[in-house]
Amino acid sequence: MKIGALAKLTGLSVQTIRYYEHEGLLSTAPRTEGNYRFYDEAASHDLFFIKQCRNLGLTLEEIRQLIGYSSTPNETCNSVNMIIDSHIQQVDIRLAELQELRRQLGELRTKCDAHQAVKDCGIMKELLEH
Amino acid sequence: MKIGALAKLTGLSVQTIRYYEHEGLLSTAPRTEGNYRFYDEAASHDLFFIKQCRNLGLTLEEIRQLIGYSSTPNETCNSVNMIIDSHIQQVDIRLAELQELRRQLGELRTKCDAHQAVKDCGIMKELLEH
DNA sequence: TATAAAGTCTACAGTAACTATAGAGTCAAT
DNA sequence: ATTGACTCTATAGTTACTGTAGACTTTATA
Repeated sequence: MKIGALAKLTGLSVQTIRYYEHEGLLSTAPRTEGNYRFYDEAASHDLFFIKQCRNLGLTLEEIRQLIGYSSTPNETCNSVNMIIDSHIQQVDIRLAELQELRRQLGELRTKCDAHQAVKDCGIMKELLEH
Repeated sequence: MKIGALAKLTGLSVQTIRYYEHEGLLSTAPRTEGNYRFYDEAASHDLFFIKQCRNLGLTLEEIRQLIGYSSTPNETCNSVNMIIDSHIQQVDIRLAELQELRRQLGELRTKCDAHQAVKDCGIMKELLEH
């Protein structure tokens, strides 16, 4: 199939597929006479894998590594587990940051009810302090 | 004071201060004979305001708007409140996304204990499915 | 068969908010 | 006079794409 069909099949955009090839996540597709990329089913499996990983928030670099490991199927999967563990850690850190942020924003929000002049706005006053 | 001193005072980097000026968040500083930017205390207040907002996760565009409102101190502060409200909404959305992500990652993590070969790794298997 | 429309190609610019670098100029101290 | 620290501008790089321009190929229609 051509790139447009593959895009429709996987739910990715044509540009994104080309981008993944350019970044080495997807192996370079063979070309037709007219220089169009031509794909088989394996390509769609690869793309679904990448998409799955992206949905979990993995970076392209982490995905590149996972793909690397999958090419040595008899090695131990320690590295795979480590990637997931460190990714979970990052998510936890980000979650904690966001929760603290949310708390501060909620507190800030109580400082004004939007019926003031800007110069009397409790939110602006709070932001101008330090 | 010169830009290095201002940087130390505010805890921002020299480049960041120049960047904020370039982006119109900080008014253009007067220059010395030798073409060095020269700042007074007001500049540091402005930077602390920006820093405070950045710490709350506001974008530079949102901060630009807040600065705009502060120049019309007698208008109502509705817009200020709206910026904060919509920012809070975005944070809540992101939080929900991250929590769902965390749940999925936790579940994925249970599929392997890192003592397998890559080809038997429950995590890899899970990622390869769709 | 001619032409129009749709699909594809490469290469490059833009996004957010900086950070890093190169190469040149300024200033203070030795 | 020279060293070192500081500053200047301009430009590239970061992440993971998205959008665009201009040219080429293929498919569908008249």
